Parts: sequence; C-alpha cells; structure tokens
Amino acid sequence: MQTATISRLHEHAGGEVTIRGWLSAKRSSGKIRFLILRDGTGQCQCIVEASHADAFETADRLTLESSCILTGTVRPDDRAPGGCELDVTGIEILHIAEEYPISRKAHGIDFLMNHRHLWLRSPRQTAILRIRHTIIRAARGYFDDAGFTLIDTPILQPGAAEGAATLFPVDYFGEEVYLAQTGQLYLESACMALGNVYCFGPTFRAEKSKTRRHLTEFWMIEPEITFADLPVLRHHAEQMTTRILRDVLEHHRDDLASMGRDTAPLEAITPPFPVLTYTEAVDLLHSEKVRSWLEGDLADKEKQLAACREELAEAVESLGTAKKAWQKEKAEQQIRSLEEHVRELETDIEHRRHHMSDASAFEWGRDFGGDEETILSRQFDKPLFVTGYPREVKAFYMKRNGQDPRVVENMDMLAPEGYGEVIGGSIREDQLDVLLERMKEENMDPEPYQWYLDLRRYGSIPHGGFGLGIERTVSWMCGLKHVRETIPFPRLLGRMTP
RNA sequence: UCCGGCGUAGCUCAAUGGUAGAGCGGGUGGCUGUUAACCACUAGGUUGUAGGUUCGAGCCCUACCGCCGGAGCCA
Repeated sequence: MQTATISRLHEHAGGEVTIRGWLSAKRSSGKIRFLILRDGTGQCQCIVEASHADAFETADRLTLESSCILTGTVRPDDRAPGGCELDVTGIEILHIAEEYPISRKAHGIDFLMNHRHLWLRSPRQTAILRIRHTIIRAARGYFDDAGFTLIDTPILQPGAAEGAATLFPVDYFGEEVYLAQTGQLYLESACMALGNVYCFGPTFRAEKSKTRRHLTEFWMIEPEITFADLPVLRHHAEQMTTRILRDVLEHHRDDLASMGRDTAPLEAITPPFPVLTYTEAVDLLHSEKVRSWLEGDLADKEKQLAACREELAEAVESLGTAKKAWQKEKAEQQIRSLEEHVRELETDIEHRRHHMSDASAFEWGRDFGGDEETILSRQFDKPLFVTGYPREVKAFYMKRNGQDPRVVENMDMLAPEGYGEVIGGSIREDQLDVLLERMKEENMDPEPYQWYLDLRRYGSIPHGGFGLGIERTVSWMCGLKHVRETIPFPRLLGRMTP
C-alpha cells in the first residue's frame, strides 16, 4: 500500500493508494457519497459507495474539515475536478471537526480576517501563498545566481534610517530601540566587506495608513551593489522583476486562472522597461497626452458605470421573477455586489475628476502621491522607472546628482495596472562632508550614525541598492485589490489577531 | 486624525415607528454521479453598548465601541 499526495495521484492510476488530509466538501446522493479531500497539494473527489458498508457509514460521520486517511483505487475520470478520482474502500478518521465556521458561501472581510488561521485553508488563499513563495524564491534566486551574498540584518535597531515618526519603539532592557524599517545601513556595511549582498526580512512601519497598499509589517528583499550607478541598479531591478514574472507564469498558470487573474498583461512585460526622470514625469503630468488620456479614461469609467447600472436593473428584474428562495437569494447577492461595484465606480470617477486638476496643477518639487503614480504608470503597459526625485522629499543617504544638485540619484519602479510603487532605491551618498551636510539639513544628530559614517571614512566607494516590497509584488502578480491577502497573517492598522 | 457607510440568528442579508424573517451553515429524513447538488422537516435572537424621544424603537436622537471604504500620512 502506497501513500500518495493528491498532486501526484495520477501517477498511481489503477493502483491502490492511501491519501491523507481534510474534508473540504461533501455531497451525497442516495447510496453514494462524494468526499472532496484536501491535503495541501491539491483536491481530490473521493467516491464512497454503499457496497463498502464500513466506509459508507464512516463517510456520513465526517464533518467539514475533519481529518482522515482514505484508502482506495485511483481512477482517471473526466467528471472529476482534478482529473482523477479515488474509489474509496476504507476510511480512517483522525479527528471529527467541530462545526466549521467558514462555509462555501460568501463571508465578510472582517469575519474572514478574524478567522485568518482557518481562511488560509481555502483554495484562493493557498494559491496566493504558493505564488508568494515563488516570488520570494525567484527574487532570491536571481541574486543568488548573480553572485550576491545573503546578509541577515538586525531587526532591533538603535535608530531611524527613514523618518523617526514611523518607527515602532521597543523596550530593550530600559532603553528605547526600534523595529527595523530597512536593513539598508547594515547592508551597506556588509557590502564593503563582501561585495554585492542582499537581505531578505520583515520590516516595520508605524504609519497610520489605512489603504489597500499598506501593512505595518511587511517583507522586503534589498540588494546593495558595489561600484554601482543608476543604470546598474535599474538593470538588476529589471532582471529580477523579469525573473519573478517568468517563474510565476511558468509555475502558477492554474493558480492564477483559479483566482481569475488575466495573465495577458503579465506576459506582455519584457525588458527594457521605460524610464522617466522626475522632471520628465512632471512634464508628462502637465501634458496634453495625459489630459486627453484622463478624459478618455473618465469617459470609459462613466460608460462602465452606465453598463453596471443597467446590469443592476436587470438583476432587480430577475429578482422579481425568481421563484425559488435560493434563486432570490442569489439575485439579491448579485444586486449587492453590483451596488458595491457602482459605488466603487462612482468614487473612482470622482477621483479621476480630481486627478485632472491635480495632474495639471502638480508643482515640481512635491513628492508623487498615489494619484500621480497611478496616472504615470497607466501611461505604460510595463513597469515604469522614475528617477531623480527632488532632494527635499527623499532620504538623507541618497546621492546628490552631480549635474543637477536639486535632485538625487534615486529610482522608483511603478508596477503597471495601477499597482504603484513596488521598488524604491538609490545610489548612496559616498562623500562624508556631503552626507554630514545633508543630515544637518534634516536636523539629524550624526552621533548615533558614526558607525555608518565610518563607511565614508575607510575606503568609500560608489554604491547603491533598492528594496522590493514582497506584498505589493504578490498583489500585482495575483491581481488583488488589497495587500491583506498577500501575507499569511497580515498586520494592519487596528488588526493584530490572529 | 478627517469624511462617508455599516453593525439584526454561526455566516450573508431582509424587515413604513406597530407580531423580528429568508437563504446558507447545523440537525433529522429521502434520493446510486454529485459539482455552491437537490427535496422535505427542524432547532437557532439581550437587533454592538449606554442613555433619550414615543402609547409603542431593529428603525428616530445623543454618546461611545467595532468594522469597511476613501483622504491624509507613507523607501
């Protein structure tokens, strides 16, 4: 007797095997029972006929999410979702589950988040988490293959690398320290020892942001590259992104399809990616091209809204003709989701009206907000690099541009389809006096940074790096509306459990 | 922090200021190929909390709590 995983069940066609897992669904019809077993590798429909009296009786005792061991014969069958079925001859119960709170019907987000530990078992969530794994492996694989050394940077840190207002304080034996918001400063040190390095770990931001793009705890992969200039940084960002796209598309066709992700926009992405300087981006925002695009986009949305309202009217009508209670319920559910869609489109349209005035009125020197990012990235069907932001809106360690001292040598990479910033990076300021001057401008006390400044005292070199936000990347690849589904246990403003 | 919306059965939601309901899920029974199966029966409620208005409040008013959406903030 062989034990098999569901994903490899087809290899045992005709043979007798044992599979172990959880009951994810059960249907019955007279003298036949259909058990859908889930084992983490896949789902399999298992048939129990009354002729196997023991198994048949046991099948009736299984509740949703009960764990069990099934023995039976593997039979390829087109009627089965996975292509294979198991004709069950024996059932061993491991545990009879209590009434499972998550049904196959609709649930609200609050309920699902409160049951995140169980919600993870649903097919959509497992698909997302598998893709997350592939993205992390691809990103790390890219740097591993390119000869980078993995460096683990500390999570407990004495001070701020970015704005101090967004740090989580921790009581460290009576001293206030902070959770890391980047590994960068430490990574720069390691870079001077080992050459090209990268870190991968959690980072923490105490921003009171309640948006679909923010978590208070999220994961970043950050390379730091010796003797680099901006084109080198962009090259690595581009190649890493391409590698991630390739691996996700190669290994997750089914997962992406199961969550309704249209892969065409992902497949269309090939290097090179477009590049704009900040100044060019501001000009683009002011341009006739963007103005007419915004108008066209607004018209599109209004058309969608009209269509959606029409659909809503039809749904209301079908509610009137529904006979069965469940048909009525279904129609009501459809109406609710359409109403939600209408509301979404209405706020979208309102935002776009603001966009039009905001874009033309955008002043050089301001940082781009979500709106500007969205407009810019929507002009391209590939990720967009924006480089050379004004010094004032960027961090102290970014290298000043030699030709134009108003801007720094930085880059953001904005994902297409409105997903916004997924990568931020820069060349680091490598001159001690310039760095000190910059810290003074920011009212920073150089004392706690002496160790960091040492890197500019003992063999300073040009170098730079960037950070890729894992959750935003997962959200983009999966086509999700919110990053809360991209991490197993999201930490959000006002949500800590489970 | 600000603006808006919501809070009713385990879940998703109904209910002109006038007897709290449906579907799903649970339970019981039926059906030999089901795909969110279906059919019948059944149990299940301090309407977020605390006040107020009213003959009467799930519904109106006030405060608070919670969640959602958006803004601000944000490598």
